[in-house]
Amino acid sequence: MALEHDHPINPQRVAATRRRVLSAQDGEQVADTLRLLGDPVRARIVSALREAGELCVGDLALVLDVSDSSVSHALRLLRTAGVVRNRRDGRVIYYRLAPDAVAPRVLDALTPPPVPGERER
Amino acid sequence: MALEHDHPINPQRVAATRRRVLSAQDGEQVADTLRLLGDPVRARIVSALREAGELCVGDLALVLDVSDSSVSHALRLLRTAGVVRNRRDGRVIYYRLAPDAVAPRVLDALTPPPVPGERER
DNA sequence: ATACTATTCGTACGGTTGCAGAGATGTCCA
DNA sequence: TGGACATCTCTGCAACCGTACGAATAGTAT
Repeated sequence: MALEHDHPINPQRVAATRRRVLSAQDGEQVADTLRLLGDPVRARIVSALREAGELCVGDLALVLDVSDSSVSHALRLLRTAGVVRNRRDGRVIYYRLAPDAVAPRVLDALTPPPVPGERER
Repeated sequence: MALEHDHPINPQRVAATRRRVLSAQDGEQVADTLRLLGDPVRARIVSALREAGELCVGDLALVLDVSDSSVSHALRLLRTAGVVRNRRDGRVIYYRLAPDAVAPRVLDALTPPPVPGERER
């Protein structure tokens, strides 16, 4: 029951990977972003804004067939995270994707490994 | 208190977007994948496997500086979702990324809009 | 028997959503 | 103009549910 052993099976691979792996801190940030988009409503809001350019809360709710409240809650999180921006036009508030909605680092974390020939070291 | 109104502010934009937006069903799938990777341990496991090629549970725990239990829990989810695969070598089980770890559709959902000139319609 | 990993169980935590009410803005009409 | 009313959106609250993680136990191979 070595639930907490301390000597690697492959020491050099561990050491090499340790240096290049996403740090705990960066891992948090990447995970935060992915978790934010890991909700059907929020993911579909991003999709809708990508297609429409900009939409107001009520129309987003109609497009997605969910409640205004749910959309509003979701938009607040997206706005706080800088994924979307808004502009007011009378009593209507239009939302659009921020230019750099998803940080490149996040996409890097999802794309396949560099080259299927080089490995450790 | 129109928390559930029924006529769009921009009917044609709503109709057009409705047709192209991520469906509720696809939205679920995309969100599932993103939520799966939206955890620091799991995101860093993917990162580590991307760098190292393959690693066993214990070494992954050392690389990430988390408990074996946590890694094992995380790997089960990743394995079930088809993100990683494993091979047994004696009593050690090595994990590696699946070829199509992250579905292209998921990446599409994150990449910026097509062209910053065309909009609706 | 030992080493490595998987599973089960319990628990604590956080997140999503609906509801109700408040804020903000525009419209209408005397 | 002023003031009521309608429309759109936001927020706080609470309930419900899922999920992550540790501990203990079981499985698998040498």
